[in-house]
Amino acid sequence: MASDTRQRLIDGALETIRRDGIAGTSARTIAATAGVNQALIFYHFGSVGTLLAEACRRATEERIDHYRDQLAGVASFDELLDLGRRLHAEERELGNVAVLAQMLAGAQRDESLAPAVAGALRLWIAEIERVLTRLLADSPLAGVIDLPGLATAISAAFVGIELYDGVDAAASGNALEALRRLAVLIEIADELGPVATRLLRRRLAARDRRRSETAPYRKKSPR
Amino acid sequence: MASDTRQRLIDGALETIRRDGIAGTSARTIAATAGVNQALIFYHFGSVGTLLAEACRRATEERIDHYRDQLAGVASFDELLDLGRRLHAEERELGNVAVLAQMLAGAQRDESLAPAVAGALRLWIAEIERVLTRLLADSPLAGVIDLPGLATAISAAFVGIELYDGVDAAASGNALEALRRLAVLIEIADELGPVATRLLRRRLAARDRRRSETAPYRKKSPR
DNA sequence: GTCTATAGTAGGATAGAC
DNA sequence: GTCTATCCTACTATAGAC
Repeated sequence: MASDTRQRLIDGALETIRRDGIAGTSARTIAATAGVNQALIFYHFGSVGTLLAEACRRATEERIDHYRDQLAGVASFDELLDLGRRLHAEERELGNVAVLAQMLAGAQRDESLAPAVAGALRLWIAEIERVLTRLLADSPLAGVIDLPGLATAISAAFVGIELYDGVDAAASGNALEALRRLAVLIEIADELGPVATRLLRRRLAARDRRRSETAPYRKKSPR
Repeated sequence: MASDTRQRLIDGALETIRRDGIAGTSARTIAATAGVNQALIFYHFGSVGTLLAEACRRATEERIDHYRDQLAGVASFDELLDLGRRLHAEERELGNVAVLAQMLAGAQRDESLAPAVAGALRLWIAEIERVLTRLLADSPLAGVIDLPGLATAISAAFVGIELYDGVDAAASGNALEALRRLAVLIEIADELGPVATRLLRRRLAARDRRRSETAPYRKKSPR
C-alpha cells in the first residue's frame, strides 16, 4: 500500500538519523532501515531532503500533540521545569530531540531542509511561549522579560544540551539540573513582586545607559 | 613544507565545515578548499576524522587564548553577558561556534571525533566556570547555584542558539538578548543577599520534598 | 506502486612515480 | 612530501520491466 510505504520511509528516516546522524543518513541507509526499496524514496518524496523535511514535520507535530495537555496543565515555573525534565528524559529515550538537532545541523546548508526544521522548532517555541505567557500573566515580570526570546532560548538550549549529551552524557545531565535550580530565581523574583521588578527595571535601564556610551565599562554613575 | 601543508589542511577543514556543514565535508572538499592534493590528508592525518579532530582542538585553543584576558577582566554578570554578546557576534562572523556545533553533530556517531569535540567544549566550559566562580566568590548564591552545571548549560545553549541561527537568524538574536535580561536576575538576587538566598534555599528544599512524594503536585503545604 | 538495473557522481583510501 | 592514477565503495537519481 502506498501510504504504508510512505509511513515506513518516514519512520525509517527518523530511525536512521537517530542512529547514524545527519552525516550517515542517505537514501540507501534509510531504505535499508525501513525494509523498503531504495528507489521508492524518489517515487514517493522526490528526494532525500524532502523525505527528511516531511519526517521532521510529522515527528514534531506528533510529539507536541503528546505534550499539549501536560503543557496546558503547568501551573508554576517549578512544574514547568519538572515537565522539562520528564520531557527531556522521555524524548532522549525516543531520540526525538536528537533528530531535531541533527536536522538542524544538516539544515545549515540544505535549503530544502531549513524551512522544515525552522518550522518544527517554531512549533515547540510557540508552545513554550504560551506556557510562559500564562505563568507570568499576572506578574510584574511579564513586562520585563522577553517572552518570545526566552522561549527561543529555552528551546535552543534543549537542542544544545541534547547534542552535548551525545559526547558527554553525565555533564549534560548536570546542565539541565542547574537550569532547573536557576529557574527558581524567576519564581522568587515573581513573588517579591514590585520590589524585584523595580530593581530589575532600574538595573536594565542602567545597563542600557552604559551601553549607549562610548566609554568602556564604568561603575554606575547616577546622572 | 610539511607543517605548512598541515596548517593549510587544518584551515581548509575549518572553512569547509563552516561553509558546507558536517554532511558536506569530505576529504575531497577539504583538499579543494585548502588548495592541496587530496591524498595528502591521509599522508598527514591518516583519515578525515583525525584531521577534523585536530582542527577542532587547534581552533578551540586559539579562540580561548584570544578571550582569556577578557574573561579574566570580567567583574560582574552584566559584563559577563556583555562579553557573551560580543563573543557571539565575533565568533558568528568567524564561524567558530558553527564549526563546534557541526562537529558536535558529527561526533554523535563518529567515535574518532567525539573525544576531541568533548574536550574542546570542556575547555570553554572550564573558562566560563572559572569566571562564574570568581563572580560568585563572596556571594551566598555560590552554595545554591551549581556552577559546573550552569557553565555547561551556558555553553550548550550557545551551541544550540548558533545552530538555530542558521535557520532563523532574527529569532536567535532575540534569544540571546532574552538570556542577558534574565541574567540580571542573578545579580539582583546576589545583591539582595541573605534575603534571596534564604528564599532560594527554602524553595529548593520545598521542591525536593515534593519530588520525593508519590502524589502529584500540590500547593505549598507548610509542614 | 514496486521492483531491477544502471548511469553518473562523489566518497575514502592506497600504490607508486617523482 | 607531493603528485597522479586508481580501486572500490557508496551515493543520488532515473529508466523501464512487472
